[in-house]
Amino acid sequence: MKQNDKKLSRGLIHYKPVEAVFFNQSTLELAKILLGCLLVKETDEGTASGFIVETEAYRGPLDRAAHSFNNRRTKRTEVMFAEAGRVYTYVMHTHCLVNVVSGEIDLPEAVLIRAVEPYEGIDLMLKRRGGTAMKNVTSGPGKLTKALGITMEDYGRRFDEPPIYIAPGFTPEDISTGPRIGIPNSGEAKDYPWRFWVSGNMYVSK
DNA sequence: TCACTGATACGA
DNA sequence: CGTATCAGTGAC
Repeated sequence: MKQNDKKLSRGLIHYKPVEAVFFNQSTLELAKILLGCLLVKETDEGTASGFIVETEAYRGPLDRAAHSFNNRRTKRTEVMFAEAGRVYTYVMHTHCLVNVVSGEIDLPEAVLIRAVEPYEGIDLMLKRRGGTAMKNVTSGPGKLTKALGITMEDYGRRFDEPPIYIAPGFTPEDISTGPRIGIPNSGEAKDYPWRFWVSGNMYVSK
């Protein structure tokens, strides 16, 4: 197997899913602690994974930018009302985006995974992304789902068991925070510093 | 910079 | 039915 990428060196050899209790913390804490964790997806084509380097917190009832604002409950947002650790996928235009459900049952909050640093299955990810430049393979919420093979079939699954799960990864040296992206019509909510990323990481979305 | 894509939800 | 949304791409 060719190791054609220098960013493979995180010193991580074995990994397994986190325990379910990992998800039992506030949405803002979870959004930060997820940075550096490994997001793994297993499919018939093989396993692909990447370190999470950018997240955004969405806090249902009090967040105008969230799909679940004011407890809006539809077929799409239903899983956000479930227990933390569920997979919330939805389709935006032609792209599928993936979130980690957080918060207590009936508190519809979630963490959007915006970017990952490719780790395992890089050839597979490049193939799925049509041979785009390495630095663009997973540097955006729609890009990483395509690269990892995450689809609406993952909706409602749990992030603590295959075929899709979170595993411990590396500890970021420094974390940056700032306003979220792509939510211009959300009143005050657009200014909340609920976007988190690994400082200086080249795979953070532009 | 801009337009096209075209799932889903919501309001008219 | 028209419009907006937690984008990405490719043509200018």
